[in-house]
Amino acid sequence: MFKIGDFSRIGQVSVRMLRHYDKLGLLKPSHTDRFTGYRYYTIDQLATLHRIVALNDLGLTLQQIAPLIQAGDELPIDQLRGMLTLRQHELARELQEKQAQLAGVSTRLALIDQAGKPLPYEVLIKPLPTVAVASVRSIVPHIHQMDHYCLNLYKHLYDALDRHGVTPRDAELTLYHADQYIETDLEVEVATEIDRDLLAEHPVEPELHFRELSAADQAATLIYEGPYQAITPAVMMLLNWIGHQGYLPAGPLRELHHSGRAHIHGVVQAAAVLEFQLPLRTA
Amino acid sequence: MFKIGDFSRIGQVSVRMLRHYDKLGLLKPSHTDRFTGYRYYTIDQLATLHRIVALNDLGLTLQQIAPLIQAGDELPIDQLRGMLTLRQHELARELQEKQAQLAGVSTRLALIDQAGKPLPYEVLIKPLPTVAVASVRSIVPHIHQMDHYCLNLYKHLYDALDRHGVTPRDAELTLYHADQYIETDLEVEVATEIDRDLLAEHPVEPELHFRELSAADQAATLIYEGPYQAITPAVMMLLNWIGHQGYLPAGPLRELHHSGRAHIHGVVQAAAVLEFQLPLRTA
DNA sequence: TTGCTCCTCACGTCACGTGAGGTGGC
DNA sequence: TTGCTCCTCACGTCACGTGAGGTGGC
Repeated sequence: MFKIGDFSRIGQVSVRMLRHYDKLGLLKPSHTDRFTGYRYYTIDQLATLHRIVALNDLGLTLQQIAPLIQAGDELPIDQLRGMLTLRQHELARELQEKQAQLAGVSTRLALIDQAGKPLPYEVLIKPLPTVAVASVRSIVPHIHQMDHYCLNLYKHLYDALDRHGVTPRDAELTLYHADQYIETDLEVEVATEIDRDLLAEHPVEPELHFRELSAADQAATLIYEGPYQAITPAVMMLLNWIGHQGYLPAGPLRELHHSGRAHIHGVVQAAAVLEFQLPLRTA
Repeated sequence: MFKIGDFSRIGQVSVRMLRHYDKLGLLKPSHTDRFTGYRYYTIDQLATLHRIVALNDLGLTLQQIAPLIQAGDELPIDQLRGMLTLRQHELARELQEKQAQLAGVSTRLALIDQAGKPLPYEVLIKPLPTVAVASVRSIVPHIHQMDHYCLNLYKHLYDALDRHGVTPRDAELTLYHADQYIETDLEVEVATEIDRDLLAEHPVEPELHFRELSAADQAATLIYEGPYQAITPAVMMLLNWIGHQGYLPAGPLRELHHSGRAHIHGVVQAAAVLEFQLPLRTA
């Protein structure tokens, strides 16, 4: 018979944990003194303790281990196999997550070293929901004309919606239909969120489309604050970042206008809060 | 100005967490109504929120993020780099740990499938402390003679210690000086723990040694319950296991006698609780 | 008035460590 | 009597989720 301190030393498990295992019913001392409450363990309980610690080291929780231990001498093989298989999948996922984090940290450090100064933007991976939008498109001959074209396109869009008696929601977004950074003949689509119900309808005007932007499991996103004229570095950084991480774009770049409508009364607002979103797939 | 619910939707962060960030001083709403307590956020706070979530996604804790955020517009680059480097090391360690767990789970599953029944033993990796021992050695011609030899060796050992006036501690252990499982010409060493102070002394009898067993960062250990005659499968399983995991032995196999002295009055005890310990190095 | 949103406070999670305050055996 | 070990109870960790119980604006 060992007192808790001795058993703790033999099994290399803290006294605190032995008491905890007792309370959870995982490992009751073979005898507890009724008057002093002292716990007494026998040496064959060492095998059980060892089993608990071994399973715990694999990352099983104590609640998972309990039924395996309490089943008696013979471990219930199917249950054990089930738990282990489950844990195997969990571990695979956890490993992936850690690896993604490590890639994120390394990319961050690399970009800081490259820039020699703190990065103004953070890239965040998140899922994108589907969005119902009304939109119009056009080809912009050169990137310098982008503002002008967008201004007209948004006017077009709002006028057309007005004629259809549709009230757009606040969320306004521009989509860049190009696989990479190009400066000429850019296809842009300007859009505004609308009620889902409208997706069933067909607008009369041929240039106006009601459509659904598809969801994405993963999109690289970045919040930009500043004038519309200076967005290029932010977009470059986003592309740079996904390259570093080994991702590839899986859809058009979206530019969300969080600070409200960008183009009012024929003038582009001076400063804005934008969110760039780029759906991703793994390379 | 956005109420907490709107800001929560825009930033894809739960209302609960926005309140938490407020309390921690990570992200105070730009205005809080004095009477209702309502929190109001402005759209430029989205960039800060985004930053918090991005850093958190890398696995930084909120306490680590706080100083980076509160430093104002410019992130303190050295501090950030420090945190990221720290996190990089942490992640490397965590990855290793998860990989070890995964290897452990996979080995377990493989061995179960191989045996077709629950495994009677658990292998546990743990560190080994140094131990001061008194010991005697011998070559055993064939494994079948092991018991007989050990019996004599222990008798030898205890008699010699007695002559030296040394009281051994309870812990008794046998060391097998062989790199792999062999059946003939085994070198065995039987030992018993002694007081550290005795290491400075030199026993008069040439066969008796006072020495220190070195510590090990990692040893594969296994608890065996049963008769001494049936230990072979347990030892085989231990060797099998370390092979599966890609470890190599880094010292003699130790057999600890937890259930007290194995050899009393010239008779080997019928049943015992043993712990096998095999120091490891990575292949 | 009815939903809806907002508020604060507080418990639960999980495997521990670390006290405080008190008792029994040498 | 003095250390030593043991006991119970309970707080703290960390980033959340999920209530309970109550209030303000349309």
